[in-house]
Amino acid sequence: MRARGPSIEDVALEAGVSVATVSRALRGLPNVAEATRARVEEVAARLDYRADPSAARLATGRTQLVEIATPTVDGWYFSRFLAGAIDQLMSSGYETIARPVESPEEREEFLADPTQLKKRVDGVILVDLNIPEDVATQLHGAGVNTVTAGFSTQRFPSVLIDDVRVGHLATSHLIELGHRRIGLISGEPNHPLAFSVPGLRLAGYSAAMGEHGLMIDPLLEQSGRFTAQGGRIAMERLLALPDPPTAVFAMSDEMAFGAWRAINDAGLRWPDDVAVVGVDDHELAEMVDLTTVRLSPRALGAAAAQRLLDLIDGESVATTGLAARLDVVELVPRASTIGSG
Amino acid sequence: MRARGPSIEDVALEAGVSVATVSRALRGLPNVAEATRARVEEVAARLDYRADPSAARLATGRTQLVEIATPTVDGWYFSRFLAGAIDQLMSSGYETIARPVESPEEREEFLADPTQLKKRVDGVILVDLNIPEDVATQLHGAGVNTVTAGFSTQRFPSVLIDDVRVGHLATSHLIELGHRRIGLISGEPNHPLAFSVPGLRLAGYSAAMGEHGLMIDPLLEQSGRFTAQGGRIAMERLLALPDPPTAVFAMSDEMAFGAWRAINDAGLRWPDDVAVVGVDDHELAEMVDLTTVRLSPRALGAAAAQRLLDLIDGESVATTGLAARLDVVELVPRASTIGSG
DNA sequence: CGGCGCCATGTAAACGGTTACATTCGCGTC
DNA sequence: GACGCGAATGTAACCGTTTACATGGCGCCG
Repeated sequence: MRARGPSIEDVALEAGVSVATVSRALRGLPNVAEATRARVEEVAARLDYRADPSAARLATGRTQLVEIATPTVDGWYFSRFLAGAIDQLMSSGYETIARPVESPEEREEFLADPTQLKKRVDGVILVDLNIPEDVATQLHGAGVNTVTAGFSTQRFPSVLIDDVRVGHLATSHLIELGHRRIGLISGEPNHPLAFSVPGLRLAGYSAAMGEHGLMIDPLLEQSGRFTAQGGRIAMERLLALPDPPTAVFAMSDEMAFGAWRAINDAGLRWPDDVAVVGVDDHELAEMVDLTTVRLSPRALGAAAAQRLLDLIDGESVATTGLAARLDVVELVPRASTIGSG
Repeated sequence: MRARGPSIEDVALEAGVSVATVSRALRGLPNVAEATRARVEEVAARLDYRADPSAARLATGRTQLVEIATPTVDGWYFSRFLAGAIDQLMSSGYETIARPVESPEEREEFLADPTQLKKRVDGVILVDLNIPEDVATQLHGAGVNTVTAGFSTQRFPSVLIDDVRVGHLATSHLIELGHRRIGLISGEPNHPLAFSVPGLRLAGYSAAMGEHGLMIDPLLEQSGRFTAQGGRIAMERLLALPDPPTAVFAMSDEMAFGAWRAINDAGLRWPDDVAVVGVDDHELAEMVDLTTVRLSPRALGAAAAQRLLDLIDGESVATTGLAARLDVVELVPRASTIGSG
């Protein structure tokens, strides 16, 4: 291997001061004469000196590292959440460790050791992991700075999308257009990670239906597993019903794409034969003129990151409030429901 | 804050041995009596002791951290690359820092300080960043373990998709179907990061055309900026040509979706009016029956990670070879070129 | 039976910073 | 002119590991 770079001592020697002064000067601490600071900075620059982060970490106990755990790293939603969070964290000088947690086992493994976690990173963002309250208590007890996204606990700040509103928005849009028999393409009913999104959107759907005195036919709910292929199959089932729906609320755009395909295969067209509304505002939604409820996972990620930064800076939860419900959902009407006219 | 956890000294005291023995026992080093090891492990478990990674890093100079720099973190391709790489790295006990590098400025900033980089992480994977050779030399000089993906340098191992073959595969497929006038929806001609993918795929296209004695009409190349919207506009332009192509090679599926939209808007259909082949095998390609050249960014990411691990373990580049061209590209014929029969 | 070597363990010096506390110096005040 | 105080700097302990080197004990070989 190669020789290590210059140490703080080299700088101190060269600048004719003590290491303490170098440390103070370079970090912008007060009580350093301007002349001294300038000289130290000059020397540091000349020697191309940088503080070794590992040493700084050991001394201060802060890592400048944050870990973000998401069910996957390459999903449409999660990758955008990550992007937003990383942006925010980087601008505050933190690096981000991406940590996929795909199964309950991985989740246990990840959370099994809060003490270690606390030593590894300055904070953690848990996205759609729905941890039980007692695990949250453990984390809290170990002093791990934590923010949750997509679900909430009683101990940590959280950022949430108002998923009930998502369901309500989509459904009442369809109702207002005159639809009475509205199908539902939902998520895995018993997903291993049991994330709460499907349930909440379903609640919004039910509420909207109830408000208009419409009955909910359990036959009209089909799981699409949040994939295009799943959405396609779900739609095929709905269309095969003796009394098929005239409109469908798909809980994600990807599933709505599958629905689109099934509708086409059946020789039908939207919105006339079946109207469809999705969720996300996927880049490709516009290509098929899919009405959708736009989410902003990037904004959510950025908000989660900001709350974590506040937490790390010692902002008490009391001042920031526990759960922040972001008002970023918005209906984007397109031809899949309102026709092209 | 809370009290720190137990230190190695606490364990040593409790187990009645020295810290050195504890360290050796817990890390599975040789020359520790089995009885001693067992006792130390028991005590460590009882006290819930874990070595502080920061301290270990300082002492060993290894961080168990890898950084992956990609143009974005939420693109279809890059997020999957990341997922594959993270998987691989995790199974070897490394954590992964995700680092978006969206502009040349950010690239400079990221690479400006190889010394610091070397201290921060054990290795780096650069994806589609096309760094100049002299920067590579600097990195190499600083001793930063580096693997490049999607481009190559003279100093570091790289993993590559055979993008010439991608272009060739797509184009000759179209030629074999009888097409003679083949359009091209390519990437940004002068992308700020100047990544090499478009050029290589273009080369494959040109080669295939040449092999069959077909002329290349520069009017038939339009940039689609690798977005659906861009692909749509590009296709509109192609269709507006006095002598429009009978087939189009789009360099990504997302652009092909846009092309699909433009074709529909023009009242045409694929494959009869215009055949289209894309690249990626996006999840949604199947939904529109898009013929495509399947890539496996996950596999590429995993391969890159493995090469980096080899590098970190001191495997010499000589034994592994410099550039690995992964043979993962594969034509997936669907109805957008071959009809439904 | 003495010496040699090897195995298990201990001692203590790194690793490269941060920071509590001590020290020095200059200056204004009474 | 002595005193006190604050600003600038230095000294050295500390953060929690790893690891080179020293030590001691025991078995084996000649």
